[in-house]
Amino acid sequence: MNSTPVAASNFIRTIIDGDLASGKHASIVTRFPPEPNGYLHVGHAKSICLNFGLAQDYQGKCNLRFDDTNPEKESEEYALSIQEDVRWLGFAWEGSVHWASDYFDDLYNFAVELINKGLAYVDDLSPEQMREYRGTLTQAGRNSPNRDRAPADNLDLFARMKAGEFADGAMVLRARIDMASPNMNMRDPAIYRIRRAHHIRTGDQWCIYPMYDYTHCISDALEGITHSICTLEFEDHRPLYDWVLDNLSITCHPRQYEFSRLELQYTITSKRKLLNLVNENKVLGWDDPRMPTISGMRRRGYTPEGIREFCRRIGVSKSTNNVDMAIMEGAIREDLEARAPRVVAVINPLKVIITNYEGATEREADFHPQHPEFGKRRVALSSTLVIEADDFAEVPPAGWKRLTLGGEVRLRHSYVMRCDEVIKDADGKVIELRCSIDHATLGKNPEGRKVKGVIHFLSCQHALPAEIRLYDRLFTVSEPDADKDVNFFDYLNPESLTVVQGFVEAVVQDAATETRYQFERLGYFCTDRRDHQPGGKLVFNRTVTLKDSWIK
RNA sequence: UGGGGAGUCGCCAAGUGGUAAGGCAACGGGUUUUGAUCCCGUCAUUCGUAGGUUCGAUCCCUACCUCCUCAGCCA
Repeated sequence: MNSTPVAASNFIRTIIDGDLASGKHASIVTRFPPEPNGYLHVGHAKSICLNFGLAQDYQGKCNLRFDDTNPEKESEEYALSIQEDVRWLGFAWEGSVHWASDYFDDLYNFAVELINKGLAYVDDLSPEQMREYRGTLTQAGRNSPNRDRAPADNLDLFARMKAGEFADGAMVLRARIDMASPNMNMRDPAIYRIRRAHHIRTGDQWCIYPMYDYTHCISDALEGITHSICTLEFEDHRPLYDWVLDNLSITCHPRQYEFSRLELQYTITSKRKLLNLVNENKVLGWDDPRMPTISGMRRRGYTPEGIREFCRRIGVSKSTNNVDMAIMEGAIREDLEARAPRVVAVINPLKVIITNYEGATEREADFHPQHPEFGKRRVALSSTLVIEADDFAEVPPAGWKRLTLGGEVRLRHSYVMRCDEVIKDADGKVIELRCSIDHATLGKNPEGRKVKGVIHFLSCQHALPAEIRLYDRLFTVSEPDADKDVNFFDYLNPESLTVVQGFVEAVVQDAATETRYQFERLGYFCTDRRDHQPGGKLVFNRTVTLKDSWIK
């Protein structure tokens, strides 16, 4: 994007402006804190653009920190994919990657500090009992019988938890806050549990793992984060975030701010549900081009610039938002429009014989109408062509500008052509057209008449076969997971993928993987990262169609 | 019916006491050998509702309505 639009004002920037102006902070430090338990999706892209974008705009820093406190769900594969996605999106984190597990020792020591202060205790209530003791939304909870255990005893028990003396789930360490708090998160939340699971970083070194609420704030503080930005569902965790830091000997106390998470129409942005789609083989993997994952969007042909522009356009606020897919498509098109070379492909071929081909000549055509520097190529022509079947109609609807029997049309970058005869098979299906060209129309308009339609074509003997994958929305309804009583699988769009064997211009033969083109009049396409073979099997993914003001 | 949030154009989203930015979409018109792009124009007397304060309110006050969110030893 050549225009560098000023970042839109939002409440977080307003807060930062204030903090900088008042001298509360000399510069800012943010962080992007994913759990390596799945692939990143478009919602994470929003968070990434926000956190890294803020650091960039304010000349601050942004850390990448993995929240790896639940070894049962985390894997190296996820951690690797997340780093790749962040980099691909165009961001660089400050220094090396951080991991919450880097702080396991500190976290343990801080827990000891809490115990010594009488602010944490070991509890062996069963999960069921704990739930009972917790009370309900309208009813205060009750104190656990273990709540007043002496610090010395808690210390001993906690050390033995760490030493592996107790079974998984036998007991937890709890923060001692207030069982009657109207905020459920403050009713003595568990901050450590016993879980013998192999951790991707610390292996089998630990059998106790700290919980998110306890870990996150301390990790932020240890990294000197100034603005800890997360989504709205953590709003009522903020008192706990502050409670932990207020009661520990840490001088740094980052402030947490929450923004509303992104909802994109006709798709889902829940890691768990995306995992379901993958596990149940509803899609071909995390990077299936229909997935709203960063790797899926990448494979489909979305560009980092386009996704970033999308994030800029949707803004950041606290109100619930359900973003129209058109905003994403608009941002992607804008980027691709400027940078994708034009080429011709035919996805639904109809044979055309030019009966008066004798003497016809070829022309060259620019790869981009606004960018002559993209170069040009020869447009192959011969007496046997394929055009898009959709560009011919025996009985044209009102307003039709394309080919019809007896009508004329401009062959893109070539002659004006008239259809003289329609050939059909036994079923009455049009299988071939006999046409003639006006030899006086190469590079100029015909005299005495206007030809309004332009269609694309390929010369049969020059075109290359290609597999073209046409993608449509993954779901049939705009909010597939809105109804809790209906499985979102029920709304899967059976036509979300259509694979077609079509033809492309020969110039595209050696295109590398992830090469983007505009197939004129059809849309933007990208060679598939996995299956496309330069010089061999050509595989294109349709990224997005062109805007189409022709109402069918 | 407890706590915490949110309600400004079809979708996002600024503005927060001085008389409603912008983007996307849509709709007109122009250019065009892509029904694309590009260009020009139109698109909230109104800011969830009802009262109140004020010379003046989307912005302050009161009440109400609607939606989201919290009872994992997940994050």
